[in-house]
This record gives sequence, C-alpha cells and structure tokens, in this order.
Amino acid sequence: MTEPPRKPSRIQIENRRRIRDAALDLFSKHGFRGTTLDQIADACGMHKPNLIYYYDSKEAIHIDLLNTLMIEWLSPLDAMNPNGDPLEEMLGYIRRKMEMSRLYPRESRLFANEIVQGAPRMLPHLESTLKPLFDQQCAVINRWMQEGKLATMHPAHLIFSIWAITQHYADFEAQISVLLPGDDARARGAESFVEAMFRKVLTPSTV
Amino acid sequence: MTEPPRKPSRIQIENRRRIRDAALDLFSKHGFRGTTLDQIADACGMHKPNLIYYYDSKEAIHIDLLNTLMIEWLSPLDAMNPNGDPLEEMLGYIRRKMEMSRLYPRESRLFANEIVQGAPRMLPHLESTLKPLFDQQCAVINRWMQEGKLATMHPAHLIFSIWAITQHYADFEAQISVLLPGDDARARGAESFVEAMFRKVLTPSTV
DNA sequence: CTGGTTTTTTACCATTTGGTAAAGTTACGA
DNA sequence: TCGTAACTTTACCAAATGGTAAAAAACCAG
Repeated sequence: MTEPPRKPSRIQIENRRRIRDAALDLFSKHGFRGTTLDQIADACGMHKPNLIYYYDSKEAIHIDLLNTLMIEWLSPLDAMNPNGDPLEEMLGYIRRKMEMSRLYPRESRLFANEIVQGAPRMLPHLESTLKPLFDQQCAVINRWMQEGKLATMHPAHLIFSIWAITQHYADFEAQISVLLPGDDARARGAESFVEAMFRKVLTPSTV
Repeated sequence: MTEPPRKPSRIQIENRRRIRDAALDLFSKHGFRGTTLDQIADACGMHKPNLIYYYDSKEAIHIDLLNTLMIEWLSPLDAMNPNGDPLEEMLGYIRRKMEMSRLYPRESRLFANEIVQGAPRMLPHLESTLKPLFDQQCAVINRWMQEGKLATMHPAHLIFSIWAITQHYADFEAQISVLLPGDDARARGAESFVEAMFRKVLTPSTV
C-alpha cells in the first residue's frame, strides 16, 4: 500500500508557511494566472524547484491557500450567537467584517479574484462549506425577524449586502483611495457609516 | 510629419467590434493575464496576426475596452438630475445600477478584475474621468442632505455602498448562484430588497 | 562521528504565448 | 477593369513559464 504521509518536519511547516505567505501576496495582487512560480520563489527567497518540492504544482499552492484561509475568513459568520441580542449580534458581525477587510485585504482580494472569475477552484468548497453555514445563519436571522427583533427583509440578500459593502473596501481599494484619499480617516469614516447604515436598516419599526 | 490616422473603413469598424466583443467575454471571465490572444482570435473567428493588425497588442485591446465601456458604465451616475426629487433620483440611480448589473455582468466583471488587481491600466482614467464626476455628484447629494431631502450621511460612502451592493450581484454571481439558486426569482428578490433597503436608509427621519 | 534521509541547488526541457515577416488575397475608387 | 491599398493567412521566432532530473548540501538519529 502507499505509504501514509509522515508527520511534517519543522522545516516543512515553516517553508510551507513562507510559500503560502508569498503566494497570498502575489495571487491577491495579480490573480492566479498573473502570478508566476518564479515570482513566488523570489518573494520567499527560495528556488523554483524548491516550491515544487513542497507543493505539487502552482495550482496546489493556490488550492491550499483557499482551503486554509476560508475557515478563518468565515469565522465571524460562525461566531454569531443565536441566543444573543439580535441587533447587537448583527452589528457585531458587521463590525468584525469591516475589521477583517481592513486588516486582511489580501485574503479578501484572493477570494474576490477567485470568485469574479467563476470560482473555478472553489465551487465545491462553496457548496460543501459555505452553503450549510449560510443557510443556517439565514434561518437564525429569519427567526429573529419573525420575533420582531429585526426589521423584516430577505435574510440572504441582507447577508449579500453585508458582504458586498464590507469587502468592497478591501477589494476595490485602488478605486476608493483615488476617490477618497486619506487612508486613516477614510477607514474610520467607513466604519461609522456602515454601522449607522445597517443599524437603520435592521432596527425594526416600532409599530 | 506623421500621417494623421485616416477615417476607419467599415471593415475596420466591424472587425474591431468583433474583437472587442470576444475580448470582453474572455477578459471578464479569465482576467487580462488569464486570456490569450489565441483564445480571442478563436472566439471571433480570426487569426492571431489579424488581431495585431487591428490592435497593436493584447494590452491595446484591453485598454480600448476599458476606455470604450467606462463612459456608458458611468452614464447612470451622470444621468442623475440635480433638480429632480432627491429620493426618487437616488432610487432611480440604484435601479439603473441593478439593471446594468443584470444586463451587463461582463462589463461589471471586466472592471472588477481590473480594479481588484490594483487598476494597473485604469488608474489615470479613474483620476481624470471618474473622480470629477464622483465629486460633483457627492456635492449634489450633500446639498440634498443639507436641504433635509435625504437622511444625512457621508455621501462618498453612500455611493460606495450603492456600487458595492449593485455590482456584487454581477461580480460574485458564481458564489451567489450557489447560495441562492434560481436566477429569475433571485434577480427580482434582489431588486426589491435593494430598493427597500436604500429607501429606508435614505428617507430622512421626520423630526 | 556516521550513514541515511531530507532539503536545496543547478541545469535543463517542452509548451505556451505575445508578437513578426512576408506572401497571398480581397475590396474598391478611378 | 485594373492597380493599389486594405486585409488575411501561413510560417515562424524569442522569451516566459510550469515543471523535471539529478547532483550537492544540510540535517539528524543512533
């Protein structure tokens, strides 16, 4: 039988990490096809065949990145508490998404590149990992709305709008920084705008 | 002196159009680097050197596409009437953007691809064409808010949120169609959700 | 230390890709 | 209809790119 994969050595763990970090940087900036193995090798101070020693192919690096990052990218959605205060849970989620967009724009753009181009390497993952979580949280939000704790609206589109707006700040930064210069003030302005907007949208009308 | 460019023949006009159409399709699906001249040639039934006869380079095709499409892509923003009813003008703009996202997803994704990757071929255009229009419309919206016709908020971030949500439906369609299948019902749901959401956000609180 | 295993490096290769040269063909105004 | 300019096709090329083979070097358990 085929040998089972042995426990990876410290060198393997560290070098795989270096490769992923360099690849994240480049894939998020230039996309999969726009990034070459030579660039990745250069960026992490290794030689091209060394990358192939740690990863079977360029595509394997990309897939590993997507898999590794998807879980933590979705963690805020998972962290919503069905028993918490609905409005505060939603606003907390939105705040965490804004923070991730600001702190981890590379991850945001990695996924944006992948999905804009039809998610060729991620569709199965969307089905198997994202969809169940999404449906579950839609159900929670729906319950909250039924209970009158949130304004009533289509929960799926609500989540889409949260994703759209929060990730827009990372994904379209090139455009945004032209239109509204001043990184720091802009980030603060964005956060208070988005919070105020969704507070207004989500607050149920007191009948 | 250099000969001035002659008036293009009918064949030139038609073949350039064919090239642009094929290129739009491919660039929007696979990005600039992910698209090859052979693919474009194939898609429009021409031979590779023939493309180069009409366009100096692959990049020239891409740039021409971006330039050609930017004006009509921005036309809804330009079409807002400063003397119209503020709430209806804004909702009309949002409706037109949703419609464009549904009818012209290729254009949306072409720009998304370009901007996510830092707008390498579009930054000058953003500065020279988009920025003035953007600033102007921000001023109009600001005036409307001052006059109490719209809820008060940061106009730039408001526009960003409109772009983010409306274009999200085109740009991230691969993800959305997994999470919320059924193209037709989804499109209708999206339009009524977005309209209701922005109506709520923009309606000034009657003090 | 040492011998085998893991890791790195050098040299190389086949394919893809953007683009060119030039011959061949078609369109079209005089 | 005829000659020239516009257009198309074939054959080709150099560089870039993903990946391989195998030798050299570093590591590490006994």
